Formats: sequence, structure tokens, C-alpha cells
Amino acid sequence: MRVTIKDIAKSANVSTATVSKVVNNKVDDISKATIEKVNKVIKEQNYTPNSLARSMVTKKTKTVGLIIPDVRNPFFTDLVRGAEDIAVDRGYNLFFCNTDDDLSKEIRYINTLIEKQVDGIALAGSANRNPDIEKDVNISVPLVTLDRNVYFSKVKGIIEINNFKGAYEATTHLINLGHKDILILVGSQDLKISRDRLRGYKEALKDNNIIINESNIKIGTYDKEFGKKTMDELKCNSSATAIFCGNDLIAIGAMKSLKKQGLNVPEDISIVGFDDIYIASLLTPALTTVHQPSYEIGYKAVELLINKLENKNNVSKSIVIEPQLIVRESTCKIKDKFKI
Amino acid sequence: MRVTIKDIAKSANVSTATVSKVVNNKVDDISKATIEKVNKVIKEQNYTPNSLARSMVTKKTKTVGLIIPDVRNPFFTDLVRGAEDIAVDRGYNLFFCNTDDDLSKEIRYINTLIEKQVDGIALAGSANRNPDIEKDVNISVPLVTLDRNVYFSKVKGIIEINNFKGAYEATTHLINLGHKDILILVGSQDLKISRDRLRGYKEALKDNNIIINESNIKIGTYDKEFGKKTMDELKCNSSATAIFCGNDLIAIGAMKSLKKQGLNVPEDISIVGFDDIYIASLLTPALTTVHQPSYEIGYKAVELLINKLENKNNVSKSIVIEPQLIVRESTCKIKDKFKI
DNA sequence: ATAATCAACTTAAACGTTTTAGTAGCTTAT
DNA sequence: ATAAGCTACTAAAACGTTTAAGTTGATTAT
Repeated sequence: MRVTIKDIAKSANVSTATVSKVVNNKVDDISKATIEKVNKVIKEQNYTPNSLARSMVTKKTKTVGLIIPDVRNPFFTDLVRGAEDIAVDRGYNLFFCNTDDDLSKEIRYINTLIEKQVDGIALAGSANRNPDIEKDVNISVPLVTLDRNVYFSKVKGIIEINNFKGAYEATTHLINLGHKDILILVGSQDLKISRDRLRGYKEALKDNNIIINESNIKIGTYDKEFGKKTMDELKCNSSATAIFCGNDLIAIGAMKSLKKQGLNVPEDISIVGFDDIYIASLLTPALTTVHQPSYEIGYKAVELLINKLENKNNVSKSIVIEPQLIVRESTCKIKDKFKI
Repeated sequence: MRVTIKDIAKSANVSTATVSKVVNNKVDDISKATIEKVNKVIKEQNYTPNSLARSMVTKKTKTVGLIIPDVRNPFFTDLVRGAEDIAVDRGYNLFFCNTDDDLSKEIRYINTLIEKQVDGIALAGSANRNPDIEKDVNISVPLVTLDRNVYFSKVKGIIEINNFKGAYEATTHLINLGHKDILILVGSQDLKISRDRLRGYKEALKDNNIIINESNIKIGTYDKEFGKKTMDELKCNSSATAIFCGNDLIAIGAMKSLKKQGLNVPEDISIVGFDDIYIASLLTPALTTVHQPSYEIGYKAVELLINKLENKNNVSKSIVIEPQLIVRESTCKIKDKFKI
């Protein structure tokens, strides 16, 4: 049997109320002698409070859920660290959930979190959304979304980066290097980030009077498998001289395929990624990419959530973070023979 | 106000006991009509059980804690996925904690987990252990360790890989390629994995009649910074023709430094890593390394833990997994000019 | 006709806390 | 001498479940 507050009360010859006050440092009311006596017994008997029982009465668990689609993507693990750091800082714990980009898993997790009475949820949604199903999910706690949008009705805050701008700058960078025939490999259009990145790409082309070639647009998943598979299939069937990838993992997959095909990056084909995960700078060639402050995104999202929970005034509803193009070695001027 | 079992009971004109039985499918006792009636009200009012209250009486939370030292290391994120998969499969949830290799954070997490009444803990300890402090930590739930050892007294099970063998084979591979002057960059000797890897290295040298050069042994941390810093400092001061790295991140850092120094891997210097994280095969050159089944390690550890919790008989106390050397491009025969 | 069995419930205690309102006994003010 | 005001406590309800034990009314057995 675990030792409870009653055991302590009995041993110390006080009431449970007194013990509770000592444990929670609400001791205006308690004499020094009693505090010491109680603390001594607590130590002797190795008492640890049962936070379930506490939460039952306080109606707070000091716990928030964090749901992300892919732990294996360094973008999200950095985000997790940011989220964790601010949570601990503010006296909260994180219930961490990984959905593997599966909406049904996401919904199952949300329900579990709510049953476990988390105070709030920070959610980076899985890739394939379904408004019909999502509308049915009853979210009874404050929710902030980060990175990825959802259709749940109870959203209290949104952290996102300016994906349009990131994609526009990445594409413009390629255009400035002389590229006109540019592939884009981007994720599910259920996601606003994907739509924004595609829009940025299109807008950049348009602003430079380049006609958009619909067959240059490839929609898939945000993993290296998509990048590899797409480039494997394309082979000689594309005249593209550059690729804009929806994230770095896609870029890594594409590079792997190109290498196997004997094509050199960037001499034969330029590649830009998105995210700037730490591997990006370690690759050969080092990847040109759009930097996102992933740690900060996680940090700010959970900070916003906790502020909402604690009713801090002046809490903004939405935060937009600006991305930044990092030029490395995977992009270069188009070769003469390709010039039109 | 959240809707509770009492609300449902009242609306359905039954007792809370009946509702509870319906919710938990213990319906031998309940008529079909009642079941339907109750379920209808539950749906109408969007009732979700409060698992805190449930856990109060059942004394089970169906939750286990998983503590790892470094989310950014793909080895551990894969491990997390394995742990998560089996946990969900068995009807458990994972409380995920990242210690950033900080023992005090680890201990804080353990205490929080216990306060939150997790049923058990799976722990990959942080790198720097301290028996004096650890002995004082009162762990009142079953604990299994994975990958890394700890001094806590309550350990119920251990999952580890045969680190000695992995290191022995990696070193032997280098020796077979003609290398005699081999650096080792390995983690804190507080960890059994580090001691075993160093032992494997030494034993391999000994078995091949190569004298151990103590200045070739570098002890540090399991991250790329250690690899980079060590090789930066060493520069021309080492005659080594090969490096055995305690893990892949160290190897990545070392490769980065060598590249900056203008040294080619493997022509000028061969490198072997440990873990076989997914980046290993993406690097140029692709990294020769010792494969660990990280997903499986996480999976087996949590499986063992849950089996302990549920008192399955025939539960083994300890599982040892065999590693496997994967030869890629970062190692090659020693150049003639180096031959002694 | 009565006892025994059974189906379908209900009652109420228990889990381990927190917290509001109350109280006992002292000290001080008038 | 009494009221008022402190100080340092305690009593007990409440949080939302589960579950062992009990109850009721109908059916069956003797």
C-alpha cells in the first residue's frame, strides 16, 4: 500500500487538512513546529502526493497534450523540445502523441487526452484532413494548432509560419539562377501549409512571366519516400532543371534518386528544400532550404496555450512567424546548354 | 460543467452503477433495452468518462512513462515509435519524457511520473550517472531499463544490445582493412554501453596483437558536437588512419570536421559509426556502422514492462539483442603510404 | 402455498486529495 | 468582566468513478 495523506496525518497527529497545507506550502495558518513535524514524517515515510486525487478536486491536471504527425522528422522533434521546455518551465507536463500522419490515430489520441483530463491540447494535425469526421469530434478543452491546420471548431489559437512567402522566395531564388522549368514536390492539399507553399511557387512563376506547367506539380507525402519515388518514376521524362521540395525529407529522397540516376546536384539539377532540419547542412551537397524555427514554433504554441489556460490578458489568438531562405550548395546557375 | 456519469444516470433514469457497467461493457447484468437507452443518452450528451476518477478506484492508470535522453537522436525517436506502438496495442498510453542527458531532469521526471501514478516506467538513463543520488530516489513502480543502465534498485527488467560484440566487430573490420592506428570516440564511462564498446575495441586490438595507445581513446558525449570538436582539436596531431565512433552522431560530427580539414573519407581516413540511424545511409560517403534495431528495442522494453505489470508468467527479466555490422562507403583498405 | 432461484437493477462506500467553514483557546481592548 | 480578535488548527463535503453487497419482483420448483 502506498502511503497517503491520511497516514501522514495520523503519524503526525494532525488532520489531513494540515498535511495538505504543508505539502502545498499554504502555511500562513500553520505553526513552524507543526510544519517541521509534518515534513519530518513525510520524509520518513517517503510520501508522494497522488496527483490524480488532487486533480479530482482542483479540476486541473497541469498537463497538456502535444500531438504531432511524425517523430522521425527532425522538424517535429525540435518542435517537441521547444514545447517541452516551456511546459516544464511553467509547471506543466506534456503528454506526447505521435500520429504517423493518420487522422484516425489523431482522433483517438484527442479522445484519450480528454479522458485523461489534460488542461489543453497543442495539435499539429496529420496530413489528410476530413471535415466530415472532424466536425463530429467533441473537443472540450482549449486547443491551439501549430504548423498544420484542422477543421475542429474549438481552436483557440494558431501558430504558423508564412509558408507562402517561404515558397515564393525559394522559387524566386531558382528563377534568379536562370531556371524556368521547375518541378514542385509538395504534400497533401488538405493542408493549408501545402496549399500556401504551392501558391507561393505559382505566384513566383507568374510574377516572372513563366507559364505554369501543371505536370510539374506533384502532390504527395512529406517524407523521403515520396521524393525518391517521384524522381525514380520521372527519370528522363522531365526536362526540369530545378526542384522545389515541400520539405527537406522530400528533398533528401529526391537527391538519393538523382544520385542513383547519375545526375549531379546542383550541376545537372538544382534542389531547394523546406524546414532546414539539421541534416540539411550535413548532406553533400549541403541543401539550400527555407529555414523554419521549429524549436520556437513548439515553444510559442505551448506558451500561447498555457497563457490561454491561465487567462492571461492580452493573449493573442494567432502568431505568424517569418521563414528565411538559406542558400547552400544544392542550387546553382542553370547550365548554358539548358538555357532557352 | 463537464457532463458526468451522474448526469447520464439521471437522464436515463438509472443508477450510476448501471451507467458505469454499460460504459465498461460489463453488461451480463443489464437488459438490452437499458443498454440502448443509456448509450443513447451518452451519445446525446457527449459524455466521456473521467479517467482520473476511474484510476482512483481501480488503482491503475493504464499509462507508462518512457524516459529517453535525446529526442534529436534518430536512434531514440525510432525507439519511441516502437514503444508507442506496443503501448497503444496493449491499451496503454505513453507519457513521454526527454531529459537532454541531464540526470536531475531525469529524476524530476521520475518523480512526476510517480505522482501521476503511472503503472510503470521504461527508462533509458541520461549519460552521467551518480549512484549516490540515484540510491535516494524512491521508485515505487516497476521499472525496466533500455539501452542504458542505471543504479536504481527497483529495476525489474533490462533490454540491451550486445555492445561488446558490436564494437569488437567494428574494430575488427577496420583491422582487417589494414588499420592499426585506430581512434575511438566514445561516450561517458558511467554508462555500461560505453564501457562495453570501449572493451570491444580494446579486445579486438589485443586479439590482433596491436598495442593499445591510450591517447587514441577519447571520452565525450554522444552527439555530433563531440565528434566535430575532437577532430578539430586533433588535426595533424594524430597519425590515426581510422576512427571508431561510439555512435553515428559522433561519426557525423567527425566527418564534418575532416571535410573542413580537407581530408577525404575513406581514402585518407576510415570511419565506423554505431546505431545505424537512417541518415547514416544518406551521407556522402554512406556510413559504415553497427546496426541496432532501435524500433525493436523500444517495442520489447515496453512489452516486457507491460507483461510485468500484468503478471504474465514466464516473463523474462532481461533481453539481449545482437547488433550487426553494416559495411558501406566510409571504410576502405589502408593506403600504401600508411602501411607500416 | 411457500421456498428457492433468477434477472435486473440500486445503494453506498471507497479511492486520496483540497478547501470552506467552523471552533477552541488564548490575548488584548474596553 | 466581557467582547472582540487572533492563532492554529479540524471537520467534512466534494471531485467522478467502480464495485461488493443488497433489493425487488417475477418465475420456477416442491
